[in-house]
Amino acid sequence: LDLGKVVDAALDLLDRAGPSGLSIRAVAGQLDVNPNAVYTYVPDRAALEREVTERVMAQADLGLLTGPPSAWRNRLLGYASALRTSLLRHPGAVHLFMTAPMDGPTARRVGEDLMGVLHDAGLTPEDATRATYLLIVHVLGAVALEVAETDGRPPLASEADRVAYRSSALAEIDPAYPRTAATAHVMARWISTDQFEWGLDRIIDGLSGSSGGEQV
Amino acid sequence: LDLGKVVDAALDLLDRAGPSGLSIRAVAGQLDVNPNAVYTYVPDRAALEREVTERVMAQADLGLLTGPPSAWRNRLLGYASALRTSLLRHPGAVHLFMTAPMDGPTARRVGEDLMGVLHDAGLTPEDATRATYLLIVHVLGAVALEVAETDGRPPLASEADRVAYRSSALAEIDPAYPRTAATAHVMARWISTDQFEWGLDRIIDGLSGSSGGEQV
DNA sequence: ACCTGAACACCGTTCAAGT
DNA sequence: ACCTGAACACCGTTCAAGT
Repeated sequence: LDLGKVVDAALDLLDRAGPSGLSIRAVAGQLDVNPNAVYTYVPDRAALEREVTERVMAQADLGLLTGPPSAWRNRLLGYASALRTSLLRHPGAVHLFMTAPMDGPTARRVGEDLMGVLHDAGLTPEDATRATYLLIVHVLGAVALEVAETDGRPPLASEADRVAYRSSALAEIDPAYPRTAATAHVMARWISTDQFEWGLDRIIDGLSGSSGGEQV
Repeated sequence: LDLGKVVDAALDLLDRAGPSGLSIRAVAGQLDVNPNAVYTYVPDRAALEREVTERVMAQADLGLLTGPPSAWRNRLLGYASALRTSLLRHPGAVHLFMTAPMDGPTARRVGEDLMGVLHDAGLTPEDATRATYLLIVHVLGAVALEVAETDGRPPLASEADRVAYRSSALAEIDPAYPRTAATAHVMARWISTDQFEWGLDRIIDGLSGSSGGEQV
């Protein structure tokens, strides 16, 4: 019994029962041990949650961030999409990212490597640092809002099914919201991969336009 | 005793004790009533949380979104900043926005009016709809991550104090992260108003550049 | 319709005691 | 160092009963 197995159990519970599946007592039960035995490996529940976020974040391939400077845009898009995919594989764990500050080694490495890509894009160190956080906010924010509309248990319903569900919910809209009614089919896709990538593209456009980075 | 008073009590508890202060039983206690009496006004805890998000979102002045078409950029910045400020006044309630899908009347009105501003900016209806969500993701994501580093009880420590705290936490960094070490003073400001507005500016740049909107 | 009273199946965390 | 056993002060939710 060690910290690794405690985190294994925690993530397993989240994957089987969704966000509410994680509790100190459930982890203890899974490990056939008394509830307070968990406190040998983790000071409190918040620390366990931080360990889970580290584990999930580490599942996105950091190698996608390295490559030729000219391909900086694809490196950014590739990693951001990979991180989103990793998060969507553990939807029950996603809300933990918005609750626990990310200060672990994986978060540090992601930040460091993102800054490297943005340096290759021609940004100043200060702009690269700010842009790094802007991108993190977009990925985590978009995935959190996407998952909030599910039960948080993997595998999630297909994107097409979730879009269709949103469509039906948006079907009859008060005429007091004419623009909403007219573009309900676009709003239905707010949780889609193409909305995610469209947003990422707009952000990257904004970054390269403002700092003399090359336009690709 | 009505739904309004139940939501009052819920928000009051969040403001006095932070995110963990909200429970059905605590609300009942505050109203001097048995726990199950709350279920007369709300089907379950999740519904109560949605009511709280509606209440908080309604505190940002929607009038900031209306104005002359030429001032579309300032209308966007003004409202986004006002919404952030409203959220920061109730930090204990912020995580509820990442957990409960926003489908209430206030969220609808915000979406509708945001689309109007983006129409004035020259975006197509489809782009305006997508841009609306991109902006919402940024505001909610940035505020959620900002609040995650506090105890969630208002009033929050001053921004300067919170930046200083982050600075000290980032003071000595492993040389394996050279870019992080070199720009720690910028990372310390990730939770600041100027980072928030910088990100918003980059997003708006990306929006106006991609769709023939006028550059301001 | 709206409340009380009581119960069920849970929580996180702490303390004292064992090995 | 790492576990057990027992307890404390909580949870959300449901059911039956009162008015």
